[in-house]
Amino acid sequence: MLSIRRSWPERWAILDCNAFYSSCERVFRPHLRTLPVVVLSNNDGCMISVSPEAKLLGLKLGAPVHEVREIIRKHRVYVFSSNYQLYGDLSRRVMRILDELHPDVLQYSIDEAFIDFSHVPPGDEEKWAQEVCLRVTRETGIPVTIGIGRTKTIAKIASKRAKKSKQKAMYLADADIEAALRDTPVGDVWGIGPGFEAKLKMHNIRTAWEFREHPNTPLIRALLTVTGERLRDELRGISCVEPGEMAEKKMISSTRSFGRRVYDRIELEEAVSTYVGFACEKLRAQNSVARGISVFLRTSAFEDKTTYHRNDGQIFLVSATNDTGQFTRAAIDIVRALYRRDTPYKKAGIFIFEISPRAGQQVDLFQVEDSRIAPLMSAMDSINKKWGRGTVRMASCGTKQDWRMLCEKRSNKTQLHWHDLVEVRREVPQLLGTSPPAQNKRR
DNA sequence: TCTGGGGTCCTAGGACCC
DNA sequence: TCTGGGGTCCTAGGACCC
Repeated sequence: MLSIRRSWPERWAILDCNAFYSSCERVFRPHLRTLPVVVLSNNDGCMISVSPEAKLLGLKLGAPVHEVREIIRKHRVYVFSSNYQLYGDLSRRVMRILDELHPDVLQYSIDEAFIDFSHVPPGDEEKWAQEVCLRVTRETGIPVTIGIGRTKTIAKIASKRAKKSKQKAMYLADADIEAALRDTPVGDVWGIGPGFEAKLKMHNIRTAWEFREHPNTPLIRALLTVTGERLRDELRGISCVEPGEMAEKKMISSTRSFGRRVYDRIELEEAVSTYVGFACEKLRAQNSVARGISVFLRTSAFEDKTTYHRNDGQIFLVSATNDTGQFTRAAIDIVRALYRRDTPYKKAGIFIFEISPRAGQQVDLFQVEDSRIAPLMSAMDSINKKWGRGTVRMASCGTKQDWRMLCEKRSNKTQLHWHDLVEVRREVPQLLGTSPPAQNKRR
């Protein structure tokens, strides 16, 4: 009898780095591997990464760090300011390994990627996933978890459950779905945030299973819009969430809180010019140009609501560009229009929008493009790439910049220099149970 | 005293046009 | 007292994600 070649069911895997930023800090300090570690947001405000050991002490992701100073002191939690250059470097390494292992990898965020697992022989899902985990951890020092399921939403649930039960990989096969979803609060479903969860609870929908089995489509649509309908389909095994392929950004922003109150207009201009520099660099990195820029200034959102002040303005350039100079001039004009004396500004930001590809750019008849700009910008970008962000910048960014945010506990490690690179060979014997290599070679 | 930053998508409602 | 209807486009705001 002829064997019929079956097409295997669609399956998605999500690889997730565990407590990514904390793990990155640990790569350079192996002795922290079993100790509580947290990483703070910009301005050392909130905890944006909490290691499992720190979670056990009651530290929660997103909570303001000043509320938990006592716990941190008492339990000697290691605290780091965020170091995005380091995290970006390690993220690229993780993604590179995935690309080598699998043909269809879609990076979803700095620490996550979806992998099309449809080609994996049925029954081998967890074995394959464990091998991926092992290789990533061995070569980067970052612990990772993989969840697999018929849809991306189910894979996400699998990954959450894997972490909970301290497994490296978990496949939620159709036969296991009901039990798993009954055990999953609806708010734990990817795409159901606190707002949606509250609405669902009002209608007695508490678990992922109750949500999946809910027959009243118009109700789901009324409560959660078309997004909710799609999520319910995903839980039913019907794929409808596209994990965006890291497409070109439609908007690029750069916003920061200041390290202190800022009253001075010139300082605001410096800050905003600096943010424009960051955003234009990103714009050029994705080979785009843009036409719109908006700027906002605001006071602290946590003080008396009656004194809270925010305003913003926008300008459209005559033609799309990625010239930091043009955007900076526009941004400064906006700051001058918005500025109010005696106002304790705490945060400012800029948005660049109406982004389009640089190739196929509309040329303006009346504006002769200065041919020196493009080489200047690319020289600036390569210098800053080599020597660090902001090494070369517009004069309007200022030199003192003492409005800048706080980051007192920034780890200085980056992977820009050979002597900072991680030694990973030492880990090999322990993981694989083989004899140690002859020498510890730096990667 | 101290409370992040950078994105995307969807919808309702207003403006405008014919 | 009565005062069109349908379509499109834009924007603000709300929701979510990491």
